[in-house]
Amino acid sequence: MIDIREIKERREEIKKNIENRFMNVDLDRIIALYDQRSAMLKEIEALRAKRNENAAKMKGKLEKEERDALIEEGKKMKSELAEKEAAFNEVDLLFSSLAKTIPNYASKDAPIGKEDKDNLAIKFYGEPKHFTFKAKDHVALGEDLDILDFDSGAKVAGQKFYYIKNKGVILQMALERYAMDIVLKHGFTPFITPDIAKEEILSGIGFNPRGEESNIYTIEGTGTCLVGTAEITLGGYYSNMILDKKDLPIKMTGLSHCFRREAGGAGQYSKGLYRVHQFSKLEMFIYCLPEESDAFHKEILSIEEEIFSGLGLAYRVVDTATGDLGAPAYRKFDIEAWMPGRGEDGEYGEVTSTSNCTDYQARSLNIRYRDDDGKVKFVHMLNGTAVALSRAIVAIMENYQNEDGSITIPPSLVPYTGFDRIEKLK
RNA sequence: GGAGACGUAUCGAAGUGGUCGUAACGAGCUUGACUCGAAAUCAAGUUGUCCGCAAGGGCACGGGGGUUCGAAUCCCCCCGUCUCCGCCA
Repeated sequence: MIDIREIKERREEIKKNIENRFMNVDLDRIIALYDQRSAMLKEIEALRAKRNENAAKMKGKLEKEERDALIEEGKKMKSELAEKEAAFNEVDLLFSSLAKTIPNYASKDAPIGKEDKDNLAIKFYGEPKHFTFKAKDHVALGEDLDILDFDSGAKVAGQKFYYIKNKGVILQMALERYAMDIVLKHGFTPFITPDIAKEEILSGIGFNPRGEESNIYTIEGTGTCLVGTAEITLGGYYSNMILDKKDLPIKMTGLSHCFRREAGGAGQYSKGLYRVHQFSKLEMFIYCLPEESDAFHKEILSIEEEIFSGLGLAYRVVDTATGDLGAPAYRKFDIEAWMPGRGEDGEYGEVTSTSNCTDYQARSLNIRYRDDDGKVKFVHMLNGTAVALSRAIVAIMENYQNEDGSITIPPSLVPYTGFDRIEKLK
């Protein structure tokens, strides 16, 4: 969440930001609740001070009458306090639930716009691949080569689940290790994280585990959820801690399964592996000083580019429009790789995403560091995809397909796969 | 999953209803003294947070409730750690 103490001084700025993000948050109501809450809290604290004073008078030996009078006085304050606290709790609960919905300040450099069409392409790399023959999409290729099996996935687990088979399995493992090696070279500490996290961690990161539109699977009766990304488990790692300034930046990379409900996500653009309920992903995560976060955001993006250019894929980099930013994000860059099987004659499809969430998540998760002046301050937190295996496989299969339906393995992956081609069995 | 023990500051740990949350004691860390320097010794300082210009006050002893004029301390629920048993890759 944002710093709630700034809610009045930065009122106009916050309003403008909500507007730019095309969100529906009633700031005036939140501010009214804030004032109400403050006034009530002040009253309660004054009353508590009186109660403590009263109790302190009873520490020593006292005449019975004197003591009885004090106890009587205490009883009165107790019931008054209970009443006021109950009223306060009600207001406080409403206030904090609404306050959490205020989005992070967006970067001044983020393009203003309503939806993904307004995202700004800031870089193009490589030549989009076109074939002399009619290109297939990864679904057709995968079924012909017997490396992807969507029908069995649907039968056993349901729609949008899949099996990876044969050399497809080795391809995924190779990609995973290829990306890991690049990320490690940049000084990240590797993790394999839980695939489950508590709801409080989810919401601290900015995911809403409840409700119709939630993309999260909750595990009934446990207070936990299946994670949609290792951003959640890496970001929760230091929750409620004060970090040593000398330990920053902390650079982590985590491999996890990712589960997403994707309710309503259907159609041509969500076909096959592109949008699924379960996939694996290697995620990068950085905790750093506030003044460093812009630079680290660019570093994450450049590592992502290193991974995808290394695979010989054409891509573009997109600067996400304010209306398409998640609430915690201050700025977000996506890499969209060229996918020849997408649309009529190939299109770009998102393969990575990196967000600078500044101190927004750190406030909710209470992650701080001690600065040189002795004060504790909130860290900045950034996340970025190293490789989402399923989508990278889509891009590789479609770009490296041959006319006979076989797939050439990108040269940089061959040391990891141990083969340079996937062709029909038999 | 069952039974028991435990959860207090950076760590160990005392406290079992008011004098104990700038929390005994021990260690660590920081600063200073002593020293040629270090060790040892001595001294001082070492939780976070909220309201407030300040003075001052509120809150927090794993988390949440409750009892009480007053809770680290008594009761209930939850979480975590350890030990034993069960189960198991």
